[in-house]
Amino acid sequence: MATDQTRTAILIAAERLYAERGFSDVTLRDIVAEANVNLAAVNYHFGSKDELIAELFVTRSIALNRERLRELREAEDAGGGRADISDILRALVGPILRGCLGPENQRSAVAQFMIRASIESVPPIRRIKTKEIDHLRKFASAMQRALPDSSEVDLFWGLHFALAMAHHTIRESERLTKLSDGQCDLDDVEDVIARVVRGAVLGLTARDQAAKSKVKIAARSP
Amino acid sequence: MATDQTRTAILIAAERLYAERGFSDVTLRDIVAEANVNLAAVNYHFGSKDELIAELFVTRSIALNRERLRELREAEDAGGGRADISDILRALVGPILRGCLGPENQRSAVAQFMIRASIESVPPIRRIKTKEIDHLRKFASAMQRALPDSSEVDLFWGLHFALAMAHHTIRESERLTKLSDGQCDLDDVEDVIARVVRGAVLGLTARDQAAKSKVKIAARSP
DNA sequence: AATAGTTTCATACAATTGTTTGAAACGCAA
DNA sequence: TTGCGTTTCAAACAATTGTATGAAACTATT
Repeated sequence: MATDQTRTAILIAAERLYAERGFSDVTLRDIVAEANVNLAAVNYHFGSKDELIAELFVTRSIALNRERLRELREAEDAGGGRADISDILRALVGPILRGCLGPENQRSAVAQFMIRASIESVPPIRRIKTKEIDHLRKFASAMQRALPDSSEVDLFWGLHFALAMAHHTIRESERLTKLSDGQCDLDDVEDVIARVVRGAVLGLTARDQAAKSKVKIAARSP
Repeated sequence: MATDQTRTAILIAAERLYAERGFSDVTLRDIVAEANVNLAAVNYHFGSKDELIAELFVTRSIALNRERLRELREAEDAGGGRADISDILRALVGPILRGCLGPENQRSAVAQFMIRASIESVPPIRRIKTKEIDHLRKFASAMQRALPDSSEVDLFWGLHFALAMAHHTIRESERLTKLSDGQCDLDDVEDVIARVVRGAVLGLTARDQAAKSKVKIAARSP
């Protein structure tokens, strides 16, 4: 048994490096240097570089999804089986945003790694990614229970846009800061979450007010 | 002059391949094979691989931004100098969505290349990317004119979220299709644009109705 | 036709990549 | 200690990468 020191050292180093530099420019030699282990250790313990990445991704996926589902259940329990739509979406985007934003020192490599994984679609991950859809479906049906009058299509779009805002905020946080001259405070994670959730919920619930507001739906065809 | 046949052949091939496979797994040899030119041609005509990518990115950036600004101006002219917020956002996200979605055969390599460039942040592009902020600022100030009562911060967030929804829709179109069992029709580009714009506009204008709706802003601190 | 400049080409180069190898070091039961 | 399975290590390997070279093929001016 022996606690597999080098194995976990490799995992930690790989996650850290992948999280901050992306998959494409982190080599095995970078990883083993960071982990202070021998080059051959990766192949010995994981078989190949791809299997290392795959194991990382699977492990972290499970952890993230578990946290999201935990928050979803919590919200549903609090509402007696039917969660508020805001709370559902908060359970969806909260964990990843909390992991990737906020003061630099308390960001988790896990969350940042997952973002990288969702951006740079490297083969070993692409192969696994199908399962994520099953996970999202659970949120879709929770949303359906929260907003029984909404059409399924609209719910899917709402779910999709919530993830869009969350991920894009993480990926482009630097640009938003620059664009706004620092006015948009990305360290206030709960405010960011609230904005994302609010944006998504509005899109889902403001149907009735659409006519009242000045929103002009594009004329489809001339 | 001689029309620089091989030069443009390389540009076209590179753009096509980068657009569909990403930067990280397209080699110079892939490009020259696709372009039917000699391997050394890239270095002869562009100096290096990075310079090829940079030239592509600069050219395409300019083209995309020009189209966006053209539509913005058009909207502003139609409104006598003050464009509707929906039209501003449509000018922002329309061109890239039209280029990347819709029936496969009519997608433009240009738009898809730009999305790749915004995803895989490869060094030569990262160096240039600062200029994009100036471009976005023009949209920010147009939005300010359209919604003079909104706070600057909210406008920046709205702009940011509009881009978020557009880009994420392009990147994850396949997943959304699967998740919704094909119910979300990503070939109906104008519908997608309308949804993105509507979502962003709601976030920007629904402030007053916020109390009325069931949106619950997260309690910041206990 | 002869020449000078440009472009193409096959080939080679040096560097980097993931992976393999076989011996050494280690842990631990007999 | 002996022996055996596991783990580590330095070194090498084969493949792939971007780039450089120098001769050949072209183009166009004289």
